[in-house]
Amino acid sequence: MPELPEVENIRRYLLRSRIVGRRIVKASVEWPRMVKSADFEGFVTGVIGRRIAGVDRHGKYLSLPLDTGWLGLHMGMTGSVRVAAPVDPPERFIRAEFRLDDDRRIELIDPRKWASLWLAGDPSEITGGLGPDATDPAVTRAVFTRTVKRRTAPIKQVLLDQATIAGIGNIYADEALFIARIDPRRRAATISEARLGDLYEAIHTSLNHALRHIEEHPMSDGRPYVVDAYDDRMRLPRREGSPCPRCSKQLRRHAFGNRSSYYCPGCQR
DNA sequence: AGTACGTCCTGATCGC
DNA sequence: TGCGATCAGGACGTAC
Repeated sequence: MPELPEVENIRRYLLRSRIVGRRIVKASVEWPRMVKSADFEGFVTGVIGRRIAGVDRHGKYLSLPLDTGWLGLHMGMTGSVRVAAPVDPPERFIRAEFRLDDDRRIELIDPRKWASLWLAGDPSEITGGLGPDATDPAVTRAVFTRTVKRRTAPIKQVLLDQATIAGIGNIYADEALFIARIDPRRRAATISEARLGDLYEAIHTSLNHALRHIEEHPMSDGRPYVVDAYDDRMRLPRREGSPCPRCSKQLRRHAFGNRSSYYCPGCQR
């Protein structure tokens, strides 16, 4: 579910909700496995009493600097966040909850229980393994091209590799490859610099389009709407056999391990 | 290092 | 309509 644009909108939602400056007075985690940092007890007791000092994002990860330490959040496949007022009834699938000193609650909602939580002494414990964020201005077209050119794996795999560039997931990888007319199975190193330049632009096009779309279509309570892959803002239908919106050939599905890629065999080369 | 696969979970959708 | 199979936007661990 949440890739870079979705997580960035969660970040903006948390800032709008004015959680910065609030203190966590109570914490509960229904599913202990979600806590990835050292010990579970240490997580729960460690976040209590901490004041939230900010909301940062790197790739698909949120890091909340606290007065001491950092609270890390990752949404997994189906995670989302809500800042609930005292009168708001609890949602279904709340897996963790942080009560604030103004009686609101930050709820981590995740049907599939794949979200992750950290309490870290240093942010590198949360995001240390990641490459630069896909929207980092330091990732210029030249840097992108040079980085990708070194890789022999299929380009789709390289885009999904968070240690190379962070924030691109399955949907936006497929979208960008479609826009740039590149076959997801193509080995990265065999793609010309010019076409990698097109891909760089396509990544920014699809991420920026999504960022704006999500911001302009909030849910009624102000949360970022969880856009689904079949939303009409997507250029590429995620269905095998659907006509390509550009050349009307039938789209194909290709499985890389356990992830599906959809692409057009006619205009993606 | 790269690649391939299984694993963690639950819900929605598909095909018969 | 019912029911089992398959699929789902993520990431990590293990084995080759």
